[in-house]
Amino acid sequence: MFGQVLKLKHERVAEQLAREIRGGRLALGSQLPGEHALATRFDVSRNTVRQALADLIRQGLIETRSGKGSFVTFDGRTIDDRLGWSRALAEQGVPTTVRILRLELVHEPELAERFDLQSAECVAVDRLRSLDEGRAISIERSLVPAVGPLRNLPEQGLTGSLYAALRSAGLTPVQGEEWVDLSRVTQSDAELLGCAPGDLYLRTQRLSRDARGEFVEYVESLLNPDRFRLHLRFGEASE
Amino acid sequence: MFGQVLKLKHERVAEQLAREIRGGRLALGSQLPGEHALATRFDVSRNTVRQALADLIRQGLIETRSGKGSFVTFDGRTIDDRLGWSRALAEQGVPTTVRILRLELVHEPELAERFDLQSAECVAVDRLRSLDEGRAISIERSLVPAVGPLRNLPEQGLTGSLYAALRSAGLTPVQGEEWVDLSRVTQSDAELLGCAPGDLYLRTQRLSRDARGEFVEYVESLLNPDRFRLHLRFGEASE
DNA sequence: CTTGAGAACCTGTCCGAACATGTTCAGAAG
DNA sequence: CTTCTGAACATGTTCGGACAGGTTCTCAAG
Repeated sequence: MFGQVLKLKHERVAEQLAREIRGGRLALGSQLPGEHALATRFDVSRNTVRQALADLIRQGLIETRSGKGSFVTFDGRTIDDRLGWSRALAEQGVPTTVRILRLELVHEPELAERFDLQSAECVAVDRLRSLDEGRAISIERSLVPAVGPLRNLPEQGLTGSLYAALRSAGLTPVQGEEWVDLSRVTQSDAELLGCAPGDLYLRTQRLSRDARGEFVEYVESLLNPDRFRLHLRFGEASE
Repeated sequence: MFGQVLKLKHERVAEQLAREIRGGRLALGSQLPGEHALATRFDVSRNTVRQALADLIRQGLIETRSGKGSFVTFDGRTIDDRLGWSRALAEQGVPTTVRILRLELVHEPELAERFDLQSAECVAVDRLRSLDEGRAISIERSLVPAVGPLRNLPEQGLTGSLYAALRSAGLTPVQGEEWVDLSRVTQSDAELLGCAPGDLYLRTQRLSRDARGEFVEYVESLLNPDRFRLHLRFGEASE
């Protein structure tokens, strides 16, 4: 199920600090305790604390300045929907709950044509994401190939995350394309999202393939622009 | 000035190994010496070697498998072409003209603080892009470091593209971050864009750095969502 | 010949320590 | 009052060591 145990110490430390940041106990701009203090508090070495802080930096939650300290850069409002495929989607932002709107086998000849897929048989997974307080903030409609264990998703239901299901089916997204534009919310989507029809939402469309170029996922998301911000890291330092 | 010495040991190690990989002395698929061997060869600790290897992994040059070793994954092509890059695509084939709104030396201590820049002295270049029929569709505000020939931009004017000017100043963007969200157009921007104040526009903010991590450009764009769509290609096939 | 125990490699994680360098500020020197 | 200096404390880098766990091969037992 959920709540997989983090065995790695630096992951546990990072996880705990991330909770405090996202939960608002560590506000935007506030300074974290020093590395020595954190090492004492979590009963780990400073190196382990530094590794945890490096994780938080990668997630964009904090930044650290030499000689000064580490400071929260997370504004508590927006959720980074990372275009960078390498980011684990587990490190999503604010606590949210997801409701499955649809989970069924479908035929998508149009998609198969457009992206040159081997088969038009897909599993459709539509999800409505809400803040824990209840407000809906996004709709995510995924199409994944109906192969292997994924074929049984409609009967068995989706227990963990969709990405976990894809992984256990041997599908790991490592390349693809993504488009971002603005879209007006339809009448039916507006009812789900609790907004007015015609409201402007961020729309992202992403096609993912694995290392061999096989189709992994096509997902179209409608994101509340007050809650989501897209974040992309590109290139590499030569260092 | 140029050719800055890499003082950090793990950078020197990574640099040397990267040279051997890119130079072909370490071929695609071949195994690197073990971490202990590298530590002995470079006369550093294994931790330092591991830090260097982590850099190479991030650059996509190698991958390491637990219990087996590190293997070259670089296929010999130039690395500069494999940037994941998001680009605002103007409607293909629609000619646009650009008007320079501002071109001057400015002081940006806030930007320098936020992104840890060496100097707060920048050249500001604001541009208004319009369809040839006249309608304005975007505002792009750039800040580039006031170094070398760029310093003279305000007096000499911008003849070619800003990208060309950066290149001739030795600044080539190869890494960075980009954010995308929605923004309401201010009163003054609305006049420039010929839209109503408060209209929703796509806003992108991009910070670019060169291979050494030096600041190259910070650009904030306001894009008419009817005219622009963002497109990103990410990842790479394994072959 | 097949199998399995184990040696001998490898990388992964974590520790405590040392020293370098950046930042701040109180207090001495001018 | 202004300026400089140094203590105090922050992060940055590197070290050597320890142990866990994955991988491969050898070689003895069956």
